[in-house]
Amino acid sequence: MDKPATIKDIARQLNISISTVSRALRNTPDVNIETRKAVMALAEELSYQPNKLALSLKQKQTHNIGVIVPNLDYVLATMVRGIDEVALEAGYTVMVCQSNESFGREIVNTRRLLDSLVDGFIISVSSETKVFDHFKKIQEKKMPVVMFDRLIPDLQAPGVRLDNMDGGYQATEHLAEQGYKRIAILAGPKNLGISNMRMEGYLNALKKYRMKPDPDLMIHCDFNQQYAYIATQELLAMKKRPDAIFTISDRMAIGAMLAIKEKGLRMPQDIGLVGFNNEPVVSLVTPAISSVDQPAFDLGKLAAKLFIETVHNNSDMSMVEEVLRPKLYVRESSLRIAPKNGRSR
Amino acid sequence: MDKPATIKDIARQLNISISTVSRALRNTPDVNIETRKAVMALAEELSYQPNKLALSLKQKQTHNIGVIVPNLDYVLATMVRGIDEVALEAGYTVMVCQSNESFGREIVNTRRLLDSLVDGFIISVSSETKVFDHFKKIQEKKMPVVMFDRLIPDLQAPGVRLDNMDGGYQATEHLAEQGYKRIAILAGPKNLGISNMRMEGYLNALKKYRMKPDPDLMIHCDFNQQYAYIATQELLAMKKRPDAIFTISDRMAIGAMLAIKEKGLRMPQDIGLVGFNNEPVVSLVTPAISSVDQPAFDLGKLAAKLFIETVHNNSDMSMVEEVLRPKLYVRESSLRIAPKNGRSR
DNA sequence: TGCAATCCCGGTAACGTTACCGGTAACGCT
DNA sequence: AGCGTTACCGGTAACGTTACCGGGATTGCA
Repeated sequence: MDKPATIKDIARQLNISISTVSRALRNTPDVNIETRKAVMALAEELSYQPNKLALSLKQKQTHNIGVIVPNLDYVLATMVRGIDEVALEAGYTVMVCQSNESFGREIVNTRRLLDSLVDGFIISVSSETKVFDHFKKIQEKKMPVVMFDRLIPDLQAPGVRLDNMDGGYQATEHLAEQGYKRIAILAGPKNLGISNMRMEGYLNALKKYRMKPDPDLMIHCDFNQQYAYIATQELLAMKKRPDAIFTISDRMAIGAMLAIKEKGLRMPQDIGLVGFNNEPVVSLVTPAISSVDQPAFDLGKLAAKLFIETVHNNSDMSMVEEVLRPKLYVRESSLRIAPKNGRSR
Repeated sequence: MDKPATIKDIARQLNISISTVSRALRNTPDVNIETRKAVMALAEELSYQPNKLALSLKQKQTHNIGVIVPNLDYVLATMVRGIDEVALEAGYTVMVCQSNESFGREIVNTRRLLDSLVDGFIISVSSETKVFDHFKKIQEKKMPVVMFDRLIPDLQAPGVRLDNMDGGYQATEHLAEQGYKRIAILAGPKNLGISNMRMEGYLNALKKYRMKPDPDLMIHCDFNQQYAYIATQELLAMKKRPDAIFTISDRMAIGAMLAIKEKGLRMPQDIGLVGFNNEPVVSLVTPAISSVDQPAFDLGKLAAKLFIETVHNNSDMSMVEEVLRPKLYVRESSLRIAPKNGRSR
């Protein structure tokens, strides 16, 4: 009653061999129906639970997935929920590790999980990470890796991402259509792919609307509210200040909003603002901030599905790159002209 | 080069026994300095990583902690970060599972992790859970369990929690001191301990300020924004409507705020509002909402420390209950009288 | 020189499980 | 009677690791 029961215990009590017990429990054909019943009954009675460790050791797979994320903010937590959903269904358990946007922490976490704890990884890279040796090490061990949200071009692995370029395009196009003439962008660190893609969309939209990109209006700053606040202050202090700002994240949009309010400028009249992620907060502030929504939950699910597929088919899916479409939600912060059809939520 | 190296490989290449290799790798005294060096060198060269599975199987512990949370909102994600911090330091890896506030999901997750995947649990229970058999099963296996945030009185296990009564008291006292006379409370489901404690603090404060509790002003509703919105609408439709509302969470405070604004009432003049959790959002909305802050990160760290202690000392800490103090942050939504000393942030 | 202590090492069992091989009995068929 | 087939079961090795026991060789001391 103290130690958990094993197949040995069952075998001993039933006076049969452990091999037979093992077979009986696994529904292999070569076992008498009576003995099987007896085994099953006793297993139930002893509340036998197969030892996952022994199993994993034997067949060299753990049925665990290592998920590494830079943090657990709204968007990523939602994605993780999506991953969890699919993984559980497929018989996998996920191990979530936060790198806290720290390169060192990311390496430690990876090493940890690599120690025969997981069968593979689903990864969203930290913004600090510029070298990917620790991820390549995973692939050397022939472990499947799926990237999500923030992809790594250098890494030969499948990935799921948002069409960030389209998102940047939608946001900027909307601002242009609303009559804004000097549209600034608050982007993230230069090594961050998602940031660069969104900026590319921004540039494309400018081109389409025949606006000349102005380097002074394209700011790179850290991915948080505080830096966006400062950057916005500087933008607004220019002699030819921008009349609209597109920020690469909602956190940054909030920072920008605070700076704008402090300066006494009104949205959307004096200045337009569009964020990215569509976190719940943006519809609660005044004025409500327009934002590009990403299907985070679905993105997580897709990543997990891709992982499962890679494991099952054991095929090379390294060239697969699923792209999901974002959708702009227009709110007061950028709406100067009455919309053709109603939206927001 | 394909399969990961084992101590067998090292032993074979060095023409010594696996026992010696094992000893050398583990710094046990009984091994020649030369052989040790050789072993270490070869281990390095083959990039040998000890197989955690085999180790766990052998010594019957995994050095994993199962963390079960109802969701990953701001507060819980912060707590998990705290747990992670301490656990990593102590050589443990955490497995986070979300129950999505679902009883069934909680059971599934627990069973999963129970299958010899973890050494014990750090748990915050789902709001749906009313029966705790699945947690008692853990204890039957002699596994350590630490509860955090939402405790279970029925369970003989150590826990870390907020002084929710004090939090409720602080919030209500503040409203009373601001001159509000009819203070309502939006509480959570009746089976949720943290909600009841906060309400008790509310009642204590009322008593202290000689205000009679009015059942019509004490609403139980589900833990989210939508229900709080509806409940607030009903409150405001009363003939003798409340002039202040204390909500048990910030989500609910947001819901209440929307209903208040819609009704055309002003905060803090017409009605006062205080939330709970001090999520970033409350300082961003207009007016900024007063809220009771909880030291979520510290609370998580403390929970993990308690866990580690339980494992190491192997002593019965089931009666330990650490209580952390909350702190009210006063903002515009409830500030009618100039404060004696500056605060907010 | 003899004996014990010390240093270092190897063999084996065990953790719980499954894969593989082999074996026994019963049966049916020619 | 002899043979092959089927149905069922047991023994053993193996996954990678450590704990334990039992050595042999070398050293120290009397």
